[in-house]
Amino acid sequence: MIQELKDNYGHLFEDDLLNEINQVGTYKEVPEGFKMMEIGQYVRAMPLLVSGVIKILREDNDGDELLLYFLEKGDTCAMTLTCCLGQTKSEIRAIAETDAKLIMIPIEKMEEWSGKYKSWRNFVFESYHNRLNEMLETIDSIAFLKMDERLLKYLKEKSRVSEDNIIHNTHQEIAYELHTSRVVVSRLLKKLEVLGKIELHRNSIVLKDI
Amino acid sequence: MIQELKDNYGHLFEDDLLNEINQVGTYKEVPEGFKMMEIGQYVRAMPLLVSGVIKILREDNDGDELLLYFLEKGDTCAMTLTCCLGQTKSEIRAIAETDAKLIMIPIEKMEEWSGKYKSWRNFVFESYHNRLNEMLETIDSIAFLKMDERLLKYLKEKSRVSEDNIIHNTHQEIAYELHTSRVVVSRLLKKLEVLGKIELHRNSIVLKDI
DNA sequence: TTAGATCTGTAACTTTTGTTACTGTGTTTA
DNA sequence: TAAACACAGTAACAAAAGTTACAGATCTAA
Repeated sequence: MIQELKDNYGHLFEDDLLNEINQVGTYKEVPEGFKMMEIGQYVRAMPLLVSGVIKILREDNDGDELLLYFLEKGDTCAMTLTCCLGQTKSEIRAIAETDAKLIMIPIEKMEEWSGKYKSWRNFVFESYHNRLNEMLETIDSIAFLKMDERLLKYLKEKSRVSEDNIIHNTHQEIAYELHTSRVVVSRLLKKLEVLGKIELHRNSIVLKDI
Repeated sequence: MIQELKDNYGHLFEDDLLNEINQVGTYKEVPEGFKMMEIGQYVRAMPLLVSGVIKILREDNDGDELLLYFLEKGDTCAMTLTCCLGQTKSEIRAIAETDAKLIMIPIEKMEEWSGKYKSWRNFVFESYHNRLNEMLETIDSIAFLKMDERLLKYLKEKSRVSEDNIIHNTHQEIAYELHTSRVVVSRLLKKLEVLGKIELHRNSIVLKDI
């Protein structure tokens, strides 16, 4: 484990902390689609993402979803942080967008390290800051953009995190994550294809010219 | 200052920390409508809200606004926290919704106290947690509710924080904060009046039956 | 290989939201 | 007090998004 820890967090944490993480952390691999956290669930460990992408989703009363943002290499789940500390339930769902590798930290260590290591504190603060900014970005999209712009932004973001200019999703899956209907997604995607921005295939969308 | 500090933060912080706050903090009163922070501005102090309400707004490219949430007694601005630490610009605008009293903490102390006082760390973490949850609440409203439901929720929330069942705003002002148009607000308010939920007057709205 | 299931495209329609324009009424100020 | 302004109500229309329905294409499994 130590190598992947060093590669991804070596520049952030001092050696003492890295050693502690190495001792108490447990390495974990999860496959694409794996549900890592569910709404209403209590959290017992904090994940440090080593590779892969995790998508964070919100749910409404009817069970419909909305994509909030993606976590990437070097990120942690800010929601988890205070869920651990405050013993409250998760407000969000986390699902592996790609295969992912993580280091799980027992929550007891969080409080201890926060007092002991300045670099840990800064990491946690930084992490909160990033998540707040991602939430702001999400709010901007929902509140200020029309659905066609949101869709294009979604496709670009998805392409970026997966490092693939082909989106492997059905229109229905995209509709779920944008909280709209399949017909609307199909309609707008067709428009984007006519504009030459994408190419539509069964189960996949090729991004071009963006 | 010490009395208002004790009243609002005495149960949170140990005496040593309260004394330090008392020494380095500066007391400040701001009138309703005062712009406390602007987008793009750098932040040099962290506010502890002692009384009153602060509204936090986001702006789009056209300069149109959207209300994110209210800060109340005992709250602090989570955005400020990492803006201080990371020396980044503010992403939001903060305006006094009512007359407000604050204690301003120089940012140098934040890092120092984070290492020194467990209660300070917990306060900061708690604060982040609350703000994240408020952002989630905001996202829920925008993404999942129709405008009439959002409007009603807005009126209730505004009434709650101002401790007044009369909303002293024009339709235009409400439209700005919900990021819609005056005509839409007037239309929906009229519907709510017909339903007996509110009473419309010039420059004010009386909430009843809610 | 056939029957079913899944995925996409599209038409027709409804609902919601946004826009423009105009009115009357109350408020402020020159 | 008259003129200018701010506020609210409403009609008529336009645009965006959501809904229902159906058809053809492709995939999957019995």
